[in-house]
Amino acid sequence: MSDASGVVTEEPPQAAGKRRQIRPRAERRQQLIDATIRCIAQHGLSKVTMQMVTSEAGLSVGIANLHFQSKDNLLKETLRSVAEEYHGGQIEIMEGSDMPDLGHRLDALLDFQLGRGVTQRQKMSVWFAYYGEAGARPVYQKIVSTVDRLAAQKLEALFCEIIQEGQYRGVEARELATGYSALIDGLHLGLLVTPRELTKRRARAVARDFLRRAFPQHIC
Amino acid sequence: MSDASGVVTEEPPQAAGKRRQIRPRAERRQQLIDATIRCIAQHGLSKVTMQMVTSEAGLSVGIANLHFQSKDNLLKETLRSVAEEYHGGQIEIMEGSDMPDLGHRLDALLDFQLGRGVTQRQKMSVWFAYYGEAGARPVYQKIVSTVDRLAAQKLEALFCEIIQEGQYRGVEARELATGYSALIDGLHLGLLVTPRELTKRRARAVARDFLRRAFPQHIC
DNA sequence: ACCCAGAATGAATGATTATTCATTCTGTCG
DNA sequence: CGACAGAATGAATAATCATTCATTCTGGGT
Repeated sequence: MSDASGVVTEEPPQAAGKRRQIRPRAERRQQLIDATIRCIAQHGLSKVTMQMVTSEAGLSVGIANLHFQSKDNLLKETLRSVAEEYHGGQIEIMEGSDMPDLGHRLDALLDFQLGRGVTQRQKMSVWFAYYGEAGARPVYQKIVSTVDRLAAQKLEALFCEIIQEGQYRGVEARELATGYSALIDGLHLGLLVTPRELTKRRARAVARDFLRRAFPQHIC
Repeated sequence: MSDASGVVTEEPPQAAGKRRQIRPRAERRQQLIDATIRCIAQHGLSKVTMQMVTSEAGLSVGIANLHFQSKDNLLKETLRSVAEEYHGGQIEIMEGSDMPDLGHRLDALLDFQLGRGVTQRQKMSVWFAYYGEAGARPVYQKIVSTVDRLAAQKLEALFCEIIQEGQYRGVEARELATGYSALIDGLHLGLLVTPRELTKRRARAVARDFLRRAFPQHIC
């Protein structure tokens, strides 16, 4: 069968152009990490296989071990990537020398933390997949707590500034920062697990409420 | 070694005494669920095997399939058990007709949510292991959201009562309940992943702070 | 035009695992 | 006491997966 048409181009039906391409190491690594993120979001961390990841990336099975040595390492690097992206984004906003108004900076932070679209949801999935394993895997704990600590410090510093500026009494920056971080994490969880009950809009309102109660002059 | 004393009673300390015992179905199921919880907490959901669970329970491999049909089902039932225990406990306190003082009821709730010892930590581990997979597994979402919804309603009702009693202005029970639940979840995460940075004592202080800001007359 | 370092491939391998089921054992009831 | 229902066992099975590595192919350098 087939070959009915005399001429055969070189594009076999399926995954189309199969021409082998050679790309720099860094690019392949990122490509594999991205595929891993999509796989975890779609199938769950415990169901991810190397086959799955490499075919999602449109590459051959062997390549993951070529660039990451082992599955464990690929997963570890994927977590590191997600963690650094998330916390890096936050930190940039919090430092934000381009945004002198502290209230606006808070707003921007909140938007970053609870905004975005589908991509964000994927990242969230990954984030919590690792949290789930973190209790049993010190490596994950270490990666997360390293970036976490830095973000927490920046947040505390930002809250300190705000407290000074607003002359707020009876609030402690450190405690408030812990609470706010926990609140955001909890809202992410809610968005992930019970999207029916908690919309992104409502999550934002809840977080804003928290900030308003603490810093009434800075949040409208 | 051993057998130094001539007589052998029938309860060798460890898993030694291999006498086969027949027990009712319900008991075996609970025994396996308990073992599963311990395994997940210790090794992580993605590393749990049937061998591991059954040997942790001190039983033979085949028995898990005998009572739960499949590994998937065992995991599902384990989640259901943890979810029901956690939410059941909360609900009992919130309804607590034995505790007329609403402030005290809040305190009791907080103690339940952030109290307890090692056992609690194990349950937390399990809880979040499932959250991590929930994004990819509708079955888990369903189990969690079912119990979650009920607890959320009770919490909202409790907050409503408190708002009435305290004549609080500018607070909405529903939004506050969402925020409080998220906060507690987030604190649990912090306790699990960054135990160095967040102690149970501080977590309690943070949660209490949240409540105090909302209901100043009810929380000292 | 040709070469070759090393990137990419994927069939083969060996290890791990869920599940089955023939067999063994237990406690109960007649 | 004997026999039996069905609970429990664990060796065997079949399936899945991570990892290896001999081979193929690419693209830049000469």
